[in-house]
Amino acid sequence: MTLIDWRDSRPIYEQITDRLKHLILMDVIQPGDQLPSVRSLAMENGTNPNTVQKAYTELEREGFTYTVRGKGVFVAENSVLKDQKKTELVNSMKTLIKEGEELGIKPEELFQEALK
Amino acid sequence: MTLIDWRDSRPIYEQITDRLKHLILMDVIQPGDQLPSVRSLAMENGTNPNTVQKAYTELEREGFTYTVRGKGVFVAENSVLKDQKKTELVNSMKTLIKEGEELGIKPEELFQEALK
DNA sequence: ATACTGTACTAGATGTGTTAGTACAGTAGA
DNA sequence: TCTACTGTACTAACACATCTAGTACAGTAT
Repeated sequence: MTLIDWRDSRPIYEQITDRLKHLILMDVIQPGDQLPSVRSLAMENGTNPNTVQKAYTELEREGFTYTVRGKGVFVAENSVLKDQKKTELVNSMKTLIKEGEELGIKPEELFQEALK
Repeated sequence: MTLIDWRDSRPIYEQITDRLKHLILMDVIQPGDQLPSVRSLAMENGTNPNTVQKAYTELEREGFTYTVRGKGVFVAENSVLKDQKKTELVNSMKTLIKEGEELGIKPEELFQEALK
């Protein structure tokens, strides 16, 4: 499971978090599935276990996963998460629309352009 | 001209750049207008001239301003910049739409939600 | 007992952002 | 010409976040 793009300037732990979130929201990794151990994922990606740990901690904090000590990290039920994600997308789009309007671009025009 | 929000975790030079870009694109500061000197703007915002300088350099690099040595920094013609900005907005929206589709949300649905 | 899991902590290297200080070149006005 | 502004170009130092490295401990499964 390759999760790091070394040309990407963002922090490694952030990249790992984002990629895993994405995989979870798209059901590539499903509820109940176990994530790779911090050590194996670190080894596989040529990084440090602590960095992976930081990503896992963040995932749990946001409700994407839950931990069972001594066993591993597992994917949580994610229907609620999908609603959260949808809300985020809507808010992002609201911001875009607002910025466009400030430049005199109609929302509908922006949307149609984006569909091309 | 207050340009810094100290509660914002982003770099100061980036905040200054963004705010000025915004003011220029919205014609609050118009083509030909002179920007405050790096020293006065730094003084006014309680930061260092070098930090303002970094912001100004970035603005010029992106075509928002031009410099006359010994006189100051001036706002460039910005019709082209507005087209650039529009393209950016469209691309951002394309990304949003794609993300939504991956979660099974139709573009039209996302757009309508954002208009509310 | 052994080999896995996660967790916690310290220490150090590195890069970015920022401040501070100094210096120089061009412009404008008294 | 003198003075006070402009931008520009450096260096040095500090704070902070990120990341690496190493060690240690607790729980689980075989």
